[in-house]
Amino acid sequence: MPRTESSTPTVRDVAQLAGVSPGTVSKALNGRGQLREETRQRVQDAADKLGFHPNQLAKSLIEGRTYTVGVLTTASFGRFTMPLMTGIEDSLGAGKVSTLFCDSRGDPLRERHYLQELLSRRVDGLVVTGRKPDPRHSLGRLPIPVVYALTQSEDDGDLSMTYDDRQGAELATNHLIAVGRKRIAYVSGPTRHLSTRLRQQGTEDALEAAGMKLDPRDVLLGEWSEAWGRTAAGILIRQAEPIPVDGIFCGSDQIARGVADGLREAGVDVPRQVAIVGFDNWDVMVQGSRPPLTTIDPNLTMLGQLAANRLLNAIDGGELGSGHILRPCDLVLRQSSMSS
Amino acid sequence: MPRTESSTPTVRDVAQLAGVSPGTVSKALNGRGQLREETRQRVQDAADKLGFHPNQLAKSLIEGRTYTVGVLTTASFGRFTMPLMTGIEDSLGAGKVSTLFCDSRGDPLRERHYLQELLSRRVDGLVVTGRKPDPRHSLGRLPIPVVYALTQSEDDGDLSMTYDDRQGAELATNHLIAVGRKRIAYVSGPTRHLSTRLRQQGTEDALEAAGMKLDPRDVLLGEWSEAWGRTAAGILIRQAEPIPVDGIFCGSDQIARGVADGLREAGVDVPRQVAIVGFDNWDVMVQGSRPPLTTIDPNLTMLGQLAANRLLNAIDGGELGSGHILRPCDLVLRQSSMSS
DNA sequence: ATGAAAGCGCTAACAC
DNA sequence: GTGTTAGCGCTTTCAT
Repeated sequence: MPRTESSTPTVRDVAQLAGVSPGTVSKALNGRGQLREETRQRVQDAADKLGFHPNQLAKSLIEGRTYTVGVLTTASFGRFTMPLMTGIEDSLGAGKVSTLFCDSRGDPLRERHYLQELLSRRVDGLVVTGRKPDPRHSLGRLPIPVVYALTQSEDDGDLSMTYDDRQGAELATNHLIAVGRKRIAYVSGPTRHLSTRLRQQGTEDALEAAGMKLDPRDVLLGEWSEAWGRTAAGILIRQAEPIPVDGIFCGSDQIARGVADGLREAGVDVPRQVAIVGFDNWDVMVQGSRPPLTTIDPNLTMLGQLAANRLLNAIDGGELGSGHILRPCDLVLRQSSMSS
Repeated sequence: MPRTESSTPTVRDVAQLAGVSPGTVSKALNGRGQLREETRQRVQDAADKLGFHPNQLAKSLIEGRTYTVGVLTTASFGRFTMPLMTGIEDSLGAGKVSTLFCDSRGDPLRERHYLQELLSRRVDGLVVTGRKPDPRHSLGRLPIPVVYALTQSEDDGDLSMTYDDRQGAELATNHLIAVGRKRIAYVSGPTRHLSTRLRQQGTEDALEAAGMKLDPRDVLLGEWSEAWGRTAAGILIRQAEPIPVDGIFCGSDQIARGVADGLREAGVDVPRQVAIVGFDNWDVMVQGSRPPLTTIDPNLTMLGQLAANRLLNAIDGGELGSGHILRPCDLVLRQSSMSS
């Protein structure tokens, strides 16, 4: 087993090989200063020959910037944080900055530890993320800019970015109204989740704007599961007075899929008799459902991109801003709400 | 908007406040050298007061170690890489090392770029991961240890770790045999995927060992989707000669779920008439299925832990090793294969 | 027990 | 044009 390379080459090694001084190597490789083209080339060749990569640590030490941002997540790599991460990486990667990941698994102690770690590593900024439906405690005043994404800091001095649950629900409900549904139900997760309540609010607002209202019997709150969706479908079918439910907005695609299954198996045609709209645009659920689900896309990847962009801007000296930014959701049309 | 902290304090600031020299601060804070307890305390107090965090960059520059490893992934945060990441983070975090994430999105150019980047940042080691079912090109000889996880380098001098598709398939098939199934089918993804072929091999091996064999008509290769599972179920039902298929090993939980749905809707009882085993142990599929799926767990989190541990060991001067390590899968029992 | 000085790898300011 | 020097923040001999 051959030993690892004879230790990493430095500017001095390159300088020696090219027969110049370290300072000249720096200038040559970074295209600064006035150098003879021939010299620049000679240095470049020497660097290539040695496989020289400038030590970013040394550079950072001088520049006072590491071109690194930390991502502190509470929800271990979940299915919601995933697309967010992708978005964050998109923007950061384009800005030539790398991403240091830390997963606190929701443990505050671990979080503190990671925060120290990231500060010691002198990250240029921080993205705090997680799937806490309710506001989380602030990290407090830090020497670097911080943006909370897909989670909300309880401190209004911080910048938080989430998607707009209420607007998403309005979008869904308005769509159901637009396709002529007269009695619309809302099936969702546990009341204790803020999302559940916000989406109900949006549903009610949209209905009210259309001169309709949400019958309390048509609000079914349970779990974020397919099984609950199937159960709820059964309940709704039995409530046909004065008119049958013909439109259902579900708080998640999982629930929506369960509802679709429940209805189909009870002989109810979707979307003809009942139109369904889900939430999340989670590919597996949306495509696996029969019929495929019309749903609300929270645009998580874009949220990640925006958060990262805000951060990059602040790192470059721009104003970070503060408060809670709500990004709009999109409606994605598929067969569960429209006759094909 | 209050300005950011009056620039980060350094050892010199602490030294000045404590009325000692920088060298003493270093010793005090790191518990090295012979210091008077009173001095040590004074320094500590000063550090606390200033909110001093030693600059890890400077430390790394000296030590020649960054306590950072790079994770180079081709498959952008996918559902397979996710648990792997979790495992990697588990081990690395415990070893006090941070994780620098880079997602090449399968673009070789981007991969090269990230590799340079990581080397410049002087990561102590590298995990290369992705969901390439077939061997990938090697990164070549690097000054740091590299382990390929959930992907295989085509160079045998590299260390690759994946789970054992064949063994997993054997586990599944043996289970079906054990619960008394006499005609076992294999429904899976595209032939071009190595996994598809390996799992078929495992199925055949297990059957052969039991004195049975795989009827060519019972090998149904299509896509990794629920829809394909339903289609396949329909096909298998029609092949009742000489005896009906009574056990199905599916190449993925998605397929298995589709098969379960297809069978149920055709009036076939699972598991009484037909037992089903899936692959992946993907919670959403496994739990969403009716009945819940018996499946093969590739233990991805553990794979990540092991890969990271090997890497840490090599970083600490241990032998990295080489070749292709196959980690065993586990069988997870649920209702789709056993009468409750 | 503590301070002074050198140096990790690099760049920038100033000589020549 | 190119070399020399100083210094980023820290640790570590080596004096004292």
